[in-house]
Amino acid sequence: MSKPAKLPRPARQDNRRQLVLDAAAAHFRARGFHAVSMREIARAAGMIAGSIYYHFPSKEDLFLAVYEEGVRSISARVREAVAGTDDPWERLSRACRAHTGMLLEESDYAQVILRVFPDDVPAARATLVALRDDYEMLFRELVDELPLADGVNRAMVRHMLLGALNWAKFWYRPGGMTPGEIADAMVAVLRNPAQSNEVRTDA
Amino acid sequence: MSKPAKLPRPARQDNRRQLVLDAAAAHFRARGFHAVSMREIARAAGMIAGSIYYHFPSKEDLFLAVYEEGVRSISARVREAVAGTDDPWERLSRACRAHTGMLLEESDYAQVILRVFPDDVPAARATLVALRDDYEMLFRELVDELPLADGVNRAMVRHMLLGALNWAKFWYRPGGMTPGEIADAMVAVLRNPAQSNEVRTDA
DNA sequence: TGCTAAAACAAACAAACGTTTGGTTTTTAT
DNA sequence: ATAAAAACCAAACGTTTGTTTGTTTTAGCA
Repeated sequence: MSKPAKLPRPARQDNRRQLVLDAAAAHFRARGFHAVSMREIARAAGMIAGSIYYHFPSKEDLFLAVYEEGVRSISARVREAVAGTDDPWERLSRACRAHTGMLLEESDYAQVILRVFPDDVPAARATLVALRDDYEMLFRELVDELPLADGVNRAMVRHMLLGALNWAKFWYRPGGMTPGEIADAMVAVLRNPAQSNEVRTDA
Repeated sequence: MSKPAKLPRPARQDNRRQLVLDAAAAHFRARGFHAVSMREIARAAGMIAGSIYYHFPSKEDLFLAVYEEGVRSISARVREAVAGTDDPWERLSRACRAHTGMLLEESDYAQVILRVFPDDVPAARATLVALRDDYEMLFRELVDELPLADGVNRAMVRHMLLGALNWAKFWYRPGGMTPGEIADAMVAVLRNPAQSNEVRTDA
């Protein structure tokens, strides 16, 4: 008989892994990957730089963990938002509101996705791109469900919508339009003609 | 009488300031501000790191010079593009094609604007934001000229358009749609209704 | 209570960073 | 031809970087 395999002792309850992750998310979101040092993250978590390496093997791995949580959380939030209805436009609107809310206000983790480019983290590049692509697939499905005019390029509609929403981080200011209002406005422009000579008021 | 002010001797003709600037633009565009070192830029220009400081007092100043040239060049290109016509939609279309072409293909300098955030360069932050705002003012005027339906939020239209175009850098691939086609497609979505039940074929 | 592994600290590492200093070459105006 | 300034090189500066190593503290189970 082989010896009974030793079960690894469970993690302590006072361990600060989550604290490190939160601090990393906050810093990466605010200043990007390269501008943030391990020492800054450690200090924000009340630790010393070397201690982080007990939980994460490298700075890039730490970042990857943050990014993964970012995608996971925004993905979950959007799925939950669209669950309530079957109307295609309403589902898209809800998804956009959730998406924009997370990216502009609610989550440091999600905002990291907009702040850091995959090329900033060479070792994790492919993984980051794959994660983001996975998330965008959600919107691909939502746009595919829409009743659009024949010949409308749905990929283009998706790219336009996500681009417009993501870019809002550059002009969004707290106190002005809320993320939800911004999302609604963008969807409305997509849905309705903007050109005056094509506008018709139902008579 | 004061002595006649000495005229500063003009710059030599073989000086490599422009070479440094080009190398810096190429590197900053590809990898951002913090990931690029002065030594890399110098090597690409066939020099040594310290030599750059003869032409630029600091890394941030070098970057600022690149960014300024980026804004200047894309601004000039767009102005030249719209000069040929008075039709508001045509002017916007031409501006968008020029804008997108510069940002996706033509100019390393212009692409730096999309790659580096003002916060990455603290000492130049305010200047960078001002430069970008100045450039966007061009599009503000173009959108203001459009014959849009009453109640359409023109700032939102502008933000949506620029966001959609700028974001294209994340999915644009050479060999697919050209920058010009992308710009046309985005303007078309703005101009025409996407929703099927509002589409009318003239009978 | 005492043992063990988890989780942290303290300190150092080599490498890379932006920048400075001082000297050398090269062009240009006189 | 000469002097002066422009343009660069060579080498080092002090600091910061991500990471490693060895040691200490501490929580949880027997």
